[in-house]
Amino acid sequence: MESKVPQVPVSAQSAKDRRVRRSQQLLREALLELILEKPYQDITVQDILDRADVGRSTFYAHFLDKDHLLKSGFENLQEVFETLNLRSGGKPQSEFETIMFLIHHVESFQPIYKALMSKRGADWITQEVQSIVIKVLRRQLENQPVPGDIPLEVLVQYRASALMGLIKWWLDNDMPFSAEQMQRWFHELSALPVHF
Amino acid sequence: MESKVPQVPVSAQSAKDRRVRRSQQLLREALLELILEKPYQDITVQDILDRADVGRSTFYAHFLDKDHLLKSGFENLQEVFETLNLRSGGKPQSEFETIMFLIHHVESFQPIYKALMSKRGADWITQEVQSIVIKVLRRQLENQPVPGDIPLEVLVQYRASALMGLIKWWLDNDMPFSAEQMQRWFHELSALPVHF
Amino acid sequence: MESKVPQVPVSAQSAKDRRVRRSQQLLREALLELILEKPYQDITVQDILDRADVGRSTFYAHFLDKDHLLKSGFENLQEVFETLNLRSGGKPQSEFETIMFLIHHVESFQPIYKALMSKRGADWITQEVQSIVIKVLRRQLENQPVPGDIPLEVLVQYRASALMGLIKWWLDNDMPFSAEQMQRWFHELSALPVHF
Amino acid sequence: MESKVPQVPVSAQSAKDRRVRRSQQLLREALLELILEKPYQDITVQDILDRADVGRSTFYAHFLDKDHLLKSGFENLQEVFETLNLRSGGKPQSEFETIMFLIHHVESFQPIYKALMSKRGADWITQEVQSIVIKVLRRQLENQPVPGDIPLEVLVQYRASALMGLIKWWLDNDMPFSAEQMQRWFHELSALPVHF
DNA sequence: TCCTAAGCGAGACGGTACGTCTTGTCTTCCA
DNA sequence: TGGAAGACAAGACGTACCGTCTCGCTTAGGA
Repeated sequence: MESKVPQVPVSAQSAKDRRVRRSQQLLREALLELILEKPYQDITVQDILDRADVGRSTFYAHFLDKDHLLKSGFENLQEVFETLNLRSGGKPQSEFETIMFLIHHVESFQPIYKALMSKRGADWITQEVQSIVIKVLRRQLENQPVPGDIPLEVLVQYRASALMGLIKWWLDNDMPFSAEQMQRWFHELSALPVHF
Repeated sequence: MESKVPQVPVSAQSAKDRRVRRSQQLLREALLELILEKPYQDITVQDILDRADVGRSTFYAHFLDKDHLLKSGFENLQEVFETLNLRSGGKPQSEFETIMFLIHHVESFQPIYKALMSKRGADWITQEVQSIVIKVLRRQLENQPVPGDIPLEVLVQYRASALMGLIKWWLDNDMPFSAEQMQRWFHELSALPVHF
Repeated sequence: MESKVPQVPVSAQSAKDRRVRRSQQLLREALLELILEKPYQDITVQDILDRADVGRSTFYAHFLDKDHLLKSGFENLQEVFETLNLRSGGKPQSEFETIMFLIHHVESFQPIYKALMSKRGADWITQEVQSIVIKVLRRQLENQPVPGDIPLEVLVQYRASALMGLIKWWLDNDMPFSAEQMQRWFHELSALPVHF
Repeated sequence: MESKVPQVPVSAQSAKDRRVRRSQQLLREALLELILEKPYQDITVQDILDRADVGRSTFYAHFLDKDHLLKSGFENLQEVFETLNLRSGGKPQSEFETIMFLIHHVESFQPIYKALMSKRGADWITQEVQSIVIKVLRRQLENQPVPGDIPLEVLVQYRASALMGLIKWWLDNDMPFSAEQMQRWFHELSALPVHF
């Protein structure tokens, strides 16, 4: 993210920058490795330094703290989602397509989402992801009519929470069903009124 | 809480027990007060001790840590919910009634839920509450047919997440709508299929 | 010591007094037992309470602290020494006799002195004993001429330190020599001038 | 002490070492200052940290505890004494010279010995010093004949105790006599047989 | 080819919170 | 009613991390 819009071609980047990137990458990888081994909360900065074989000052030169390091690995996530609405030649997608995309996206990156959104991960990561999902869904839903007097935001929160809850359960239970199955059920559930 | 169903009248409880209870209560109240003032994460054990005017050893004599203290205040929450299914003369409620009850219950205890489930509170508290809601809903839903091939658990997670998400949004935004309104919308949303 | 000089005959003492004495005795015994097991410094008040099977307040009702409890067991020590000068029909003893008595006295109560003056014991106990020895010796020596211009106090400190040092070494090394032997050597050493 | 025999000149010591030394020195000085103000026992680690303006972790990085810090300031004491026997061109000194040296040495460092060996200091420090004196005297005395059947160790303990006792009294009474006077008296006392 | 500036490791440091421990006080129970 | 039981406040302890810092080493890019 720091050099998202490089003024010079990658090939012309200084060796300095390359070293910086290498350090950052080592740290990110070390953290991901460690998350697979023990709960995020229990990982200390020192653990990361030892694993990455990097000095303390280097860490703090690049990242504010552990959370920032983790977040830095997901800075392109939103970007990925942003491209959603522009796919298929700029033609806007339907709500269904958007949700379908999200479910399949999670399946594609299963290991990373599992690590980060399970109990081993950090709570705030789930919320971070959820807030991105909310943003994406809001943009989607504000372009289609909401029946009755339901405020847009209420609809957005409802859908996003339901979707995230289902996905989280899916991940926590080692994804016993296919993405297609989940998406089909989600669709069915969305039309299953509360029983009187 | 520990002796919900005392075998002896309160008046016969030993003074020792009364002192213990008083200490615990002071600590619980101090913590709740502090949560209203600053994020749960930033509250130190010392803050609580100072506020409750209680010694450090007393704290650790009764509670494992800050989390345990907070949790102790909610031990009767589940119990409250458990009584749900036995209301109305033991006759089981409908899913709708259960959800309605939950929404109204939150409204009744608005300040406490707001403090604990907002950003100021702890993430794990929201999950704690959600897991209770899940339990209650599961018990409710396993007594009614699930259409199609949707597994019960999928339905439970879907409903609980949607409900919790909506409630959380409601609290985070200072409850701009009445409980009746929220419940009505929830019902409508439950039958609003994903748009193609 | 609290009831050293009872106003009433022992037989008439109230049951209350008997209880008090019993508690005090239990505590004293518990402490002595513990000293044999671990260094005095490492013994906590709680250790003593557990061993004596006595409540905390009982301890503090009778003794100021751990040191006071230990000291209370030795309050008659000085008294014993005091009788020294009055032995043999009130005729004052010689310095030699006094020292001889001290050495034999320590031998008689070997286990207790060993426990209290060794490394396991408390430093201040050794000093306490030393200060009693100093008092006794001072009373002895002020009745006999000091050669040259040596101040009495200097002589007293010299003799007492030498004697106590020797006794402490004797105890620390499990008393490998008889009291007679030690006393003879002490006498010889007292006349062994520093080598030029 | 840590690098008593440096392979490299002091000027070449790493800055890291210099920083470490500075911290340790600050702590030692703070402790000595505090000992002059209140009893050693009453000094808390926090007191030392505040005075030295040093962090808690730094303290525990260098020293096990308060005692260890104090002891560290005396690690070169023995060394000083060790050089005794090698003075005057390697020619061994007489017992008299050794004792004379010790008395004058104490006088030279009067403030520090007063602080450490008085009631304000710790008991174990006196013993530490005494054990060093014993070692020095033992080395001295094993090179000269002991009259009669007196074991060397008995002589050593006798002399060392007498000397230390006298010195302690001297310090406790604000050194009312000169070192020369004390040394002369010690010599005279060593030949003053116990009175029959 | 040398010089210089920056990235880096190493890790000492000040600081803060923790959970443990012990002390001496204080309140209540009970015989 | 006074001795016993034990809950309590106070606060020091040693540990664990944090984020800052100072220091030399290495190294690449310009002189």
